[in-house]
Amino acid sequence: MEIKKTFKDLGLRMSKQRMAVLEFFEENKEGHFSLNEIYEKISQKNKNISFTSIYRACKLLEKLGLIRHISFEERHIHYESNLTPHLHYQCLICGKIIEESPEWLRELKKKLDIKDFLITSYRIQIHGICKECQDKYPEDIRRKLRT
Amino acid sequence: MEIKKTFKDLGLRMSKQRMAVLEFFEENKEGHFSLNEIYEKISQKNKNISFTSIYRACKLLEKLGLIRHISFEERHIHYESNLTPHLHYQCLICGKIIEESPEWLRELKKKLDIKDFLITSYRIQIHGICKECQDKYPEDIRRKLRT
DNA sequence: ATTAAACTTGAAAAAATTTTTCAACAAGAA
DNA sequence: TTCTTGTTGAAAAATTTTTTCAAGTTTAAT
Repeated sequence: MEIKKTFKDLGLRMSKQRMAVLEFFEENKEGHFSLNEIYEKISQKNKNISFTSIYRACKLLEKLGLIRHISFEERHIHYESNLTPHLHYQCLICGKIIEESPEWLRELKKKLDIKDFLITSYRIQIHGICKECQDKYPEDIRRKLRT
Repeated sequence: MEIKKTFKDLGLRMSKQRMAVLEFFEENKEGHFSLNEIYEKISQKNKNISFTSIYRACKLLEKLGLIRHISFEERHIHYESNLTPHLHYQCLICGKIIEESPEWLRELKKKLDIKDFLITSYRIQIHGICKECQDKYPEDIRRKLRT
């Protein structure tokens, strides 16, 4: 298992708390979760893990390039697995998120390469207005804008 | 001025506070700023504007597609002007940000288009490890990882 | 299996950031 | 100018993020 070697090389220890967070992202490759959501979901299975440990494990796993964080309209951080690059389209009005994984995304990584930088993850977020919100009457949009 | 028409159509008013924030981003097309930074910089010029107004103006301008928010290693939100698409490379270890604007970025927008979604902005963030941090001894990296 | 050294955890407090409230004010239309 | 309605500011509230430090674990060596 490659992760264990990385931990060892860096003098880090594989505690059961970190393991739980790693497993969580292995089981949840698709979604993106706030720290609280991760905490709650892990707590349902394994009671012996604190919010603080989740917080720290996520920060660590991000630095190791295993997960990445992302921020949507709600201002708190979400984390997601770093395995499947995809696009996030988010509507600025209603907040809805549409995910896409087009073919050309695979070629993009080569283009992103620059000298002297070791890429561990990348993400593309697109903002705009979804069909439903485009169709809304100005009054509805106006109300949303003020919130 | 097109923005004024948008405001009018939506029943929004062009207050001097909103104007100040708009001007701020016109004068600062390049950087990305936390709400506090925006507040402090605007306050230096124009004393009659509260943090709350900056907060609300930024949320509004983002929904109108004029600015966009972005979150780096520090977890609070930064805003940046929506005029010049560019890439952000951030080192996961030291936090340093490298910005690039390669030629091919212009063609990307067409590829991003999907049905029924009106794009107002997009951004690409790349994470990894910079040259300097790659060269560091494990001890230094280890220390950073624990922070 | 023990032990020592170093790393990690958990609970709580602290810090920082974001959001709401509501009375007073201001912009824009008539 | 006046009226209607949108906006502001200050403070409080809510939420989220981060630190602290004593106690507990992990790992490697004995």
